[in-house]
Amino acid sequence: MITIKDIAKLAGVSYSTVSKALNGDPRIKPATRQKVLAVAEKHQYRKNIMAQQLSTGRSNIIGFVLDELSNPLFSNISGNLHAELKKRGYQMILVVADDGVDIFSQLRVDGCILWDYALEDREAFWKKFATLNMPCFVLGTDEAPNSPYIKIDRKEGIYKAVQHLQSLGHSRIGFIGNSQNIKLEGYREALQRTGLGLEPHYVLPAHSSWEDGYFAIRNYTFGPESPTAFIGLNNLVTRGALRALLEAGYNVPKDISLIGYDDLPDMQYAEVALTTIGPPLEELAAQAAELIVSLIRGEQTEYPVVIQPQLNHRSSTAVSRK
Amino acid sequence: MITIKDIAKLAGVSYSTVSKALNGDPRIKPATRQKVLAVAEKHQYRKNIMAQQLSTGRSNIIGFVLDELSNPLFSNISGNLHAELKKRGYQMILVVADDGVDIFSQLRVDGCILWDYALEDREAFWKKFATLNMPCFVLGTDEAPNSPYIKIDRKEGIYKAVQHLQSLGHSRIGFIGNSQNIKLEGYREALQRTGLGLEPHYVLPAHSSWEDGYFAIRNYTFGPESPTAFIGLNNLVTRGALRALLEAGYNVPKDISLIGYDDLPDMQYAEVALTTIGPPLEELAAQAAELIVSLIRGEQTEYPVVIQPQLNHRSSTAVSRK
DNA sequence: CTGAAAGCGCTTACAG
DNA sequence: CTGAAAGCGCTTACAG
Repeated sequence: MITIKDIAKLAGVSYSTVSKALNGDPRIKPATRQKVLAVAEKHQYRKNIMAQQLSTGRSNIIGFVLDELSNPLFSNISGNLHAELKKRGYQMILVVADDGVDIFSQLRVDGCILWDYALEDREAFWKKFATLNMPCFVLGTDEAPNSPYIKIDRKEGIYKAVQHLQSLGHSRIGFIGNSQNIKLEGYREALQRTGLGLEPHYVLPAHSSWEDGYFAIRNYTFGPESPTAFIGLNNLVTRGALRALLEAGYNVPKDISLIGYDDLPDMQYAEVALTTIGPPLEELAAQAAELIVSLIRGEQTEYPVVIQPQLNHRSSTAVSRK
Repeated sequence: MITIKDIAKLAGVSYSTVSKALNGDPRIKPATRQKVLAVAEKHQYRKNIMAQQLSTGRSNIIGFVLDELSNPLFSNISGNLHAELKKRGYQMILVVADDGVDIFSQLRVDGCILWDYALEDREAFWKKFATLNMPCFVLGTDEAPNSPYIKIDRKEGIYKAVQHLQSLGHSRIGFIGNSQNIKLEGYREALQRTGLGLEPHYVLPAHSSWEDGYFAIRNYTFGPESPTAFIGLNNLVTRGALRALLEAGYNVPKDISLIGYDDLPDMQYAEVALTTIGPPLEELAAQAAELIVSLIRGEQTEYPVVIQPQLNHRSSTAVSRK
């Protein structure tokens, strides 16, 4: 690999001059800089970021950590975040899963953003997180022990969904998915706030995948007291549930209304374009980029930053039959 | 951040001893090592990989570059690759898009794998690639100028798909998607090899997204001479096409058979479980991990490594009506 | 306007 | 068995 010293020799200057020229130090005479730049260009010199970061502590790289890529939500957020960071002069590298905290405690990037992934052991996570001696925050968590974070107000989101269904005349509203406590709590609170009743069988068990949603409906026994509308835990669960409903012969939305959580492009391409509730994803990414950059700059930041989910009305919700 | 020197001071030894102890150098007395390890553990010492790589040239990190995350194919490959690399003692970091070559010419990871993404300018890519002074290769390309690569034999894959359809009695076989020359060529060659006819209108234009596939069918005028079977360019295009076919009132596979390219989990959850052709994704990842590790070790490697796509028979293909 | 020198946090021959 | 020293490729006060 060609280094700054090679360039120095070739350009006939000292290597500290090369460094300055390369970094646009105004003290270097334009002619000298031109020469250095020309030589560097000609030999395809590339700065060694590792060395730069060792020397200055800056790499202009931000790490993003998530636990899985299989949900389109994450690809979407990654893509948006990447674009937003680029605008601000940073490159983004992505790391999957629990390595995340580990790798970035060793690979000293300028800052890192962690998606609030499902954890068996939150305690352990926050402990590790605390040792991450760099600007960082958790994206999408509901709270964080004395550190900045971005909160998605999922409860309020679910409430909006319930409200929407109520306004359409639904009084028996079910929820598909029991793997995220916050959403479940949001659902329960929303029913209370709207004065709607909650029966135990309104909550169908489902974890997070398409199949989970599909089988949640398949395994559910419909009766006269069953919900006339459902809210799905996430995009995948919702689409699985939709498929099962259609296969069972229900018309969505005439027989049953359905709202999905997280507004991803594929929600509108479902068999029935899905009404969704979810955080505006571009805004989420922009806020995340903004926050991490502020933290890196050492600016005072107010936290949590709260993102409000929005209702996107499409074709899977309609006036209740009865 | 706590460094090796801090540990040295706390443990009462020199910092070179700390380094050796941490790296399991057998020359260090067990008692000394224990002490050092204990202090390091207590203070949550984390090695600075940047410094290590500068000194030794090794980071145990491998970069993976792709151009988009929006196709589930890439999440799948990333996930598998991550797992395979982990088995071999490496961490993986992911980078999106054209930055890829750039970032890794500056961030000196031990090696990098580049997905063969769609490029306007292949020339420029290979030129940049050549300056990437580290073990690296392109995954899924059809050829590479004097460098190792992994080829997916897409033409042979398409041939298998055509053969399968022919064996079901289809003689008019269409192709949805015109954005990947190799697949299109594979399609044409397959029709020749099987002695089937090709009409210009058998190829429906579509780029790569769900919508592309959907509108390809929507905009197509069916007639008595239309194909009785289609092969879709990729998973998204195929699913979009399937939706459009169903909406148009066709029964898949009774009226029209459909084969999709790339065997991803969601293909079987389509409205009709899709017969697919595609590379075995776990094998692909395993081979990729194996190759990059060999290259890093400087072992002699045979290339290209060729992956053969496989046909996965499900419910979207059936005997032709006529 | 340019250069010599110290330093970032490690590793590793080389002495002892 | 341990330590002092040089070096990896940069940057940056400090001299000149």
